[in-house]
Amino acid sequence: MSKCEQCIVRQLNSLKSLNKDELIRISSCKTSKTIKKGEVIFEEGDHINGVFCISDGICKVSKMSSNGRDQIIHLAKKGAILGERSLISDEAANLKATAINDMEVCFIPREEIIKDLEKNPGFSMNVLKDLARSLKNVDNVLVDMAQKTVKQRLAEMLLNLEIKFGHNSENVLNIHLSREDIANIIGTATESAIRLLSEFKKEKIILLKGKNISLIDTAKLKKIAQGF
Amino acid sequence: MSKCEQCIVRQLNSLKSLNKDELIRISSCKTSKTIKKGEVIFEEGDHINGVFCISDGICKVSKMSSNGRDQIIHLAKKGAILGERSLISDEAANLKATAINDMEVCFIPREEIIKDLEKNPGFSMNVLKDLARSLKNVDNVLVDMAQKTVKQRLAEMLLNLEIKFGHNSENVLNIHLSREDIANIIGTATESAIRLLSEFKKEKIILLKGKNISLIDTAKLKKIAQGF
DNA sequence: TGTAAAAACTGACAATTATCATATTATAAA
DNA sequence: TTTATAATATGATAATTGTCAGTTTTTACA
Repeated sequence: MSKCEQCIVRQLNSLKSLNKDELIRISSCKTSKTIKKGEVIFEEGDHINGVFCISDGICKVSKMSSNGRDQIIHLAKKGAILGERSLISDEAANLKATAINDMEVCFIPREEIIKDLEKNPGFSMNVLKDLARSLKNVDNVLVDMAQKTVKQRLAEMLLNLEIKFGHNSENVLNIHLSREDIANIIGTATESAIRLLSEFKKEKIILLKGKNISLIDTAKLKKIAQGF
Repeated sequence: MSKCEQCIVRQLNSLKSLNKDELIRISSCKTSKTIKKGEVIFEEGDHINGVFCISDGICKVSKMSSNGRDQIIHLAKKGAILGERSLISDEAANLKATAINDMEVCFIPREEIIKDLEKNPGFSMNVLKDLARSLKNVDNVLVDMAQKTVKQRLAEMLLNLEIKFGHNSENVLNIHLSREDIANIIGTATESAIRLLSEFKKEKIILLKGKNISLIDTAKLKKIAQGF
């Protein structure tokens, strides 16, 4: 099993502020696992008792609404840490995490993280910053969800996917989402999402080939996202 | 000016974990001010350089959407701290805070809070818990906003107002919101909010007298909120 | 107290979005 | 490959919500 001290992934998150001794201690008690596409990492209500550090792959973090539909709150990629909030509140998970493609994650038990939070102010400051960043982000998503039309939100989401995941040499976004996932990100019915994607395609704003999406006219997308 | 050491409000928030010396230091550099109903405490983009501790009154915390409508993210009452997120991220405010009735707030400069965050692990743990609580809350609001109808959201909001602000001896909610504010909380047009409130009134679920709202049939409201 | 301005309300209609039904295409398993 | 299954797509329609226009009521203040 690879060692935390040598893992470059931790440079991407709050673990980067841990010193060598702390990393060695964490390394000795962490567990790595492979998660297949579609598998659930944790569910709402689970007592996860630790955090997951994503070393590879992408997962969706979602919550079931009382009317039975799943809302995707965000997408987590390599370097992201899952379960931080539950760990701090010492509560069961409020969200569900599901792999969108094959993943590699490390699990670090709760006590180890708590130790470092208490002893290493730099680390707890970084965790604070992580939460602050998440909070700002959800606030912004909330405003869009409340005030923008489905079409605006779809345009916005496509632009965000481009920023977060980029595209390959053929301009295809480096993330493959089902139409249902797309609908669950922007908070609409699957049919509506499909219809709007087709509309964007017809207007040559994007290119669609199965789950491959290419943004052609990002300027137009930006305009749509802002309501023009 | 009253002293932090003797202030009972701090028992309601993360400042409760500060010791006497820390409180005396903060007390000596804090400033208190009265804010009139309708006045803005800070705006999006302001460099607030500190946090506000609400000792009395209620304010709305909102963000302007790119289509020009204000979305209220949450309501803050006595004991709440404003500006924590911006302080931690060391960024300009992402949100705007506006008094919805006359308020008393104390302002504590950034450096003082930072000092305590670095030195007092109990305090930084409490701030972490504050942010974690906020994060969980917005996540839940986001799901409702994305998946529920306006009617469901209105019912939900009324129940939340009851929980957070309670009611007086005549069963009138202890918070007075304009119809526009109500609309901006649930993310709809003012007219739609008014129409649904009238509908609830006609069905004897609530009582309306100007800005006075009384919940009559909370069981029914709960059913509506869950989509029945 | 009177009056102007703002807030609350109502109606009519248009636009958006959801739902249901069904067809087509892609994917995975035998 | 063949076939079953799931995912995607499209049409028709209903329900929800927004917009605009105008009225009534309330509030603030001279």
